[in-house]
Amino acid sequence: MKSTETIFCEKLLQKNAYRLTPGRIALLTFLKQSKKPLSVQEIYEKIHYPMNKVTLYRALEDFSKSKIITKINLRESAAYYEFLHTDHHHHHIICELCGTLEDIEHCHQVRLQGDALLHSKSFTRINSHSLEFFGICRVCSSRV
Amino acid sequence: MKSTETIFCEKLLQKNAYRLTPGRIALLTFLKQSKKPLSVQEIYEKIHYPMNKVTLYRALEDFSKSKIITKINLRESAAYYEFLHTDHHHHHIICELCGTLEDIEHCHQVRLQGDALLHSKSFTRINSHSLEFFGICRVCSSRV
DNA sequence: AAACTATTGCAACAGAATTGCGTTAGTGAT
DNA sequence: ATCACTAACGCAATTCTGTTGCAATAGTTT
Repeated sequence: MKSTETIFCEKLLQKNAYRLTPGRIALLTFLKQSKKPLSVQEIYEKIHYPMNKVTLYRALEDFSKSKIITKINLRESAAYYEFLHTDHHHHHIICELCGTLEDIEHCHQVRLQGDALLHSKSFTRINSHSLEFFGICRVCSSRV
Repeated sequence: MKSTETIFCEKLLQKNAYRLTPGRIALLTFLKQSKKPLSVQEIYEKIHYPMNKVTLYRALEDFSKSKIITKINLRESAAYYEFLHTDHHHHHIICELCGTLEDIEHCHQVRLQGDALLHSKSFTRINSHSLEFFGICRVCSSRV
């Protein structure tokens, strides 16, 4: 029995001209349901449908290019991936001690990018931005 | 004959309890003079004083920890390093087509971080942030 | 000049990501 | 259904980025 999530992801794949393979359906559904960005290693270990790592890398790259998901840099050695909920642009705050990650909603995206473009000399367009905050979470700060 | 830049960098090294080795002096001077962030590979190829890559990595890590320089993520596989001019916090805008990079001055750092902290549920402190914009530069947009 | 130890270079290693290539399996047309 | 086309796959090998152990070298302080 297919979940609503899965059906949604299948449609999304089709809309982007991808084939409905078990792996890609499972991957996208998995990413969509995740509450936080995941590394390839984490996906590889936790996804129910077993996937080869090369396949995983290729699918993730494809999805990123189609802007179904996004790749983020968390000052870590590996990249993280996150499903792109269309109505839900946000940033991240990461604890420098324990790595806890929280979403920061409430991004003045238009203003932020507009401002930057205004101050730029040689750019005509801004398509996206990434903004990450680094600090100390409550748990860690009470452990000092 | 020593340049003013070099003397400045020597003092900076001493202030941070580093030894004045030819490599570290050359590295810091080189980074200070660069107009843009550099990858380890770029430094390795362009620096006049020849340095072993391991030595380079170790020095860069040391300097980052001392906050003499900073490490940035540009959605590339490799990290970039930039001299930290104390009075000059800024962001970057990168062209998605040709890779051209420009600094974006004028960061409302206090407001940006204050705002984020306000919207966070489980963080007590923000120490830093990174903000990069991605778009299309004038040259590339006229080439379409 | 001696002692202390930060810094260096070599070699080996580790982890992340990519590439080539032959095979498998969705998909759209017949 | 069946066929043809090619996206997607899995394996092996490779590249790229960065790290670690260790012995040798060279700043620095006394």
